[in-house]
Amino acid sequence: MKISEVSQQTGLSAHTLRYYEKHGLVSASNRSEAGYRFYTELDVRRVQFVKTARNTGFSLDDIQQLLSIRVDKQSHSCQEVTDITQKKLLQVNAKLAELQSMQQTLELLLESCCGGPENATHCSIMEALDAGRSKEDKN
Amino acid sequence: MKISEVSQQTGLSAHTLRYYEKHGLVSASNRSEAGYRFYTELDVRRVQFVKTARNTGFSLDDIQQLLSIRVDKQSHSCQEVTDITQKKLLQVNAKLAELQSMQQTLELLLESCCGGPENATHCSIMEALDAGRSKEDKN
DNA sequence: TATAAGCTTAGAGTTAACTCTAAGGTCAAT
DNA sequence: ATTGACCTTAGAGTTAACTCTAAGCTTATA
Ligand SMILES: [Zn+2]
Ligand SMILES: [Zn+2]
Ligand SMILES: [Zn+2]
Ligand SMILES: [Zn+2]
Repeated sequence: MKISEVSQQTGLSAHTLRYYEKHGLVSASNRSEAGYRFYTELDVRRVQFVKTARNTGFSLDDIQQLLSIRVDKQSHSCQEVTDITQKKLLQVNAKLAELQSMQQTLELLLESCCGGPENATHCSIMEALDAGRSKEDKN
Repeated sequence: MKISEVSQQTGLSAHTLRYYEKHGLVSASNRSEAGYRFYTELDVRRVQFVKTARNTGFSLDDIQQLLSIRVDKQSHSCQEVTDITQKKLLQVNAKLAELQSMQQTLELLLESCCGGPENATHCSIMEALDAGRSKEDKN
């Protein structure tokens, strides 16, 4: 398979596939005489793995680790896999808490403001932002 | 007030305060003969406004707009303010949905894996990522 | 054979919001 | 007068994950 076909099958751009190769994630097993990349079925499955992991929220660094487990499962434990996954979940939870706090603040702001066409001299959103009534800092 | 004092009062670094000035958000009203920035109380309140808005999730671009409303509330409507806020809320909600989906996937993955010290040949997390059982793409 | 589509590479650009560095001027205290 | 802390600027570096460009081959089609 040429790179454009892999691109079509996976939904990743050829640019991205080359980027992944440059960064050691997935490379084409073979090259044509002219230097064109040729991907095997296994290569494509590896690409799919990366894509799935990406959609699940893993960083490319995480995925590097997952891939090195994948190619030699015998030498790695379930615990290593859960460690990576757990760590990611904690990050996601942290970000989630932050966003939920923002969501709540924004909703409160919107409730407090009339949203009308008159001028903003009395606007309670502006007042709230001026009064510093936000969530805690994260310093 | 000198920049270091403003930094202490607001918790923003002097670097950040200069950065904000360079980007047109907040500048010191006065300078000493030697060129040192001197902030008035009003300047500091403007800094606080920026910080509060930042904590609420607004981008510096959003804050530019909010500030230009703030300096001339007469010429702006509550609707303009809610438009900015609403738009931000939508972004936050979108990001939230994405993260919640990741969270759920990660939790399911963790439930499915024993997490033990034996080798990963049977690992259901690896299997799931290989099978492409993730959430929808966002293309 | 000529045109177009597709491939290659190295390397630069993008985004947001900082964060830091270098080289030098200023100020208060010893 | 000499530390040392603080200030100035312009500009480079950071992060992550792409995204794009330029210049030049290759391949398929008409
Ligand atoms: Zn109103
Ligand atoms: Zn209002
Ligand atoms: Zn197991
Ligand atoms: Zn497992």
